[in-house]
Amino acid sequence: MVARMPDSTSPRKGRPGRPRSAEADRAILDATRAALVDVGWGKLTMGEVAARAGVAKTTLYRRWANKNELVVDAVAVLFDELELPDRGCLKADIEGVVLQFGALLARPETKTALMAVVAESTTDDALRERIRSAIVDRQKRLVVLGRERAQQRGELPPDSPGTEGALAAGQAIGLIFDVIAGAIIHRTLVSSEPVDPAWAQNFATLLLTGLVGLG
Amino acid sequence: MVARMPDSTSPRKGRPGRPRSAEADRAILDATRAALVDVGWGKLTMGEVAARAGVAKTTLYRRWANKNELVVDAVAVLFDELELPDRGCLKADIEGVVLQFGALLARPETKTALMAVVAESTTDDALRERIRSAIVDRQKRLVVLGRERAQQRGELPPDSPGTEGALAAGQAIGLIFDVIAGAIIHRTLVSSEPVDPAWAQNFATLLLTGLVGLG
DNA sequence: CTCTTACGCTACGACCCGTAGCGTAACTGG
DNA sequence: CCAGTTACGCTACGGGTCGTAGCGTAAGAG
Repeated sequence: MVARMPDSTSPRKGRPGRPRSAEADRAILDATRAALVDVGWGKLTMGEVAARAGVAKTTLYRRWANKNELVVDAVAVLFDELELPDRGCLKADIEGVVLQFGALLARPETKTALMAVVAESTTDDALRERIRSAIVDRQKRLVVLGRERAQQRGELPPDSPGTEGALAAGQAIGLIFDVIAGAIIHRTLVSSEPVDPAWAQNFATLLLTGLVGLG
Repeated sequence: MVARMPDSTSPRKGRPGRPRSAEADRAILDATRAALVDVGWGKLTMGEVAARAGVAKTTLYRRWANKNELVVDAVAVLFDELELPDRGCLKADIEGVVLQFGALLARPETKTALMAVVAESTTDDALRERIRSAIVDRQKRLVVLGRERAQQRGELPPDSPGTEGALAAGQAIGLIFDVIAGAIIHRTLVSSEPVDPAWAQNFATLLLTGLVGLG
């Protein structure tokens, strides 16, 4: 395998020759998302993306080695829309981010692409790293921020490195992230039911008070 | 589209003609799982499955319309291994089933196939129904059983249809199932970290006592 | 024994993949 | 202004997979 462009985001400034077309980049990623909505992952072809983007097929292969990496980049930017506005208390913060994430996953291009590349990543280490750095790790910031806010409000105990039975902060963040993201993904994609305000409220209650609090 | 065999499980008894070979059925499903381990979902081809199973490619298409449905059936049986032995208390029951589900998802044929068919199901209603009936709904029994046991032990309040703010039993079961299955799937496939006893214990603690209990 | 269905095999057109080669376009440094 | 370098669009290609059709044969039902 010849060394290929690792990613399309590096500007490669100061280099001689004709520069990459930023418009082509954008057109390709837009076309990828649009095609995902129409035909889904399985029938998505590089040729069709190129045609939609008004670009030669070879131009795609100069930037991405295969369909997987292209789709990861096409979808990753959508996740940066997520925010965590301060709604006053931990429960409201949780409900807010759950609804945002739910709305993002409700979009057809997101749901069909995310699970597909995750599936491919189980037999492709490079792809798994790309997903982790481009999507997952970037969104853990929401958990970190929400946790810090709750600790400042006194809703959660502060980090206690020496306490018996306490969890290291990093482990706790990873656990919480898996629970929140996993539950939303599972409800949306597997159970195929909506993440609406009522569900978000029930989920936040469960997360805060545990199973007993569900009533 | 000509009417095709809806599934391969119906024995179609009392029908004239040569019956379907049960050995072929088994050989195909085994070959599918084996091939998934070796080449993953993306490079899995009907031709290779047929060759591994010692069967003509046309025989596959007489039973399954496409790769998706074949893989759903090949993987579905694995989920029936899950059990819920009575370990005395709710926390231990949760940890037990979490570890079982984690071990199941750690198997390469499971992880690579489950997410792939879920991804395809976002643009294929029939496939989504097949997944729901063959996999998801069958496993909700574990949540129902564990909940009933905990209620009999007095660890959880009984179903209270009229109580203010209480959740209907069906909604609670769906919520709990999404949280448990989603968290395990997310940790295994997205975070790609193991579901080991320590994690299972932390997760069970979170589920029982809520975020505050994490310390 | 006949009817019906399943099986293995071969062949096929259609489609997509990923790459090579070409002429042209765009930008850099002397 | 002029090489040098890189990107682009286009065409063409071998290789692989898809899903189907057609055939002769195998195996139960009545």
